[in-house]
Amino acid sequence: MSRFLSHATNRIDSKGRVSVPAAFRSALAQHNIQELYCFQDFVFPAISVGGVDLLERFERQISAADPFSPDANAMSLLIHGGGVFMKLDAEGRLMVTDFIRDFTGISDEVTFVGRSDHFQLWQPQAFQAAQTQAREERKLAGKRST
Amino acid sequence: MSRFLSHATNRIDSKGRVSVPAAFRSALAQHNIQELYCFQDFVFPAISVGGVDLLERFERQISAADPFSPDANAMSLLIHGGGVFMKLDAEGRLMVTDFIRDFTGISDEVTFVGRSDHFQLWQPQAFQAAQTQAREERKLAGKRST
DNA sequence: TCACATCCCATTGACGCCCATAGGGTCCCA
DNA sequence: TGGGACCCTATGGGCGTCAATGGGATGTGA
Repeated sequence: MSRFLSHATNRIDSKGRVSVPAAFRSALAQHNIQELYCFQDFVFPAISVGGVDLLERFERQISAADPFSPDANAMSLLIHGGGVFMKLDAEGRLMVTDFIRDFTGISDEVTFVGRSDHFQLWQPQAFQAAQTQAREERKLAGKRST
Repeated sequence: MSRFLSHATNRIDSKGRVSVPAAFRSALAQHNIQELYCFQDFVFPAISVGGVDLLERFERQISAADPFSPDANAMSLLIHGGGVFMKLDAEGRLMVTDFIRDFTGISDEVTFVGRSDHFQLWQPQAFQAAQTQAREERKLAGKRST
């Protein structure tokens, strides 16, 4: 198994660090992920975190198209310009940089959200709101299809 | 590894210098890049910076096309006529010349943006805007295809 | 000779590496 | 089955190093 599942909220300490939940850390270890590729999600105000393979998947997508096209240029702007490598400290914490704060609105608490093959960093209220909205939309979709 | 990744904004000092982020400097070192080749991006109001191999790649691209075509001609005009060589000082800073300022609109701060095999210099707000727009376009494209 | 670029050195604030502690849960054994 | 030892997670903080920045001094070309 070892998917990224469920969510948890941890607080940021005075130095701007936050502990990654143990469950996520062990999932990272099982996937042999040492260096974290983090990028600004395309849809939500959240940072997605995964291994280098995540980045490589995007890069394949780019090189499949014409690498000199404006489209590829824009895509690279997002995944390269909007992405960082990070690594955890010895205690399994990561620095919440301005790169993360500015994009997510995170200030003193982080909600970690499992997304199967990666996980995300959310501002707690933003996650609640997005989840509620997703539930509503599914309800509507259910009514339509059933 | 050792790609140019992420973005960071640094201040230009009174002498017109700006520090290249340490991550980018170490990437340059790993690629054995001493002399920086800089040219104006084809799509965005940004200066692209890389090694000579970057220039050579464009030259291959040109010679792959018909060398006498308008396209190859225009491309040569940009990469040869619009390119300069620069080098960093001992502290890893570069001079922000008028060549850079005029094309990007940079005045007192520079946003460095990683683009995998090279990086770019942006005026901070222009980068924010371009990234936001690229994300919007991706969102729309996603909705269409799903 | 003056403007500007380059070389060198100083400062400070941020970040990485290390160790410490509390609280909660678990396991073991009497 | 209750108590206690133990472990592990989350969190706090000290300290050294290095990056980012500022500025003086020296070199060089117009």
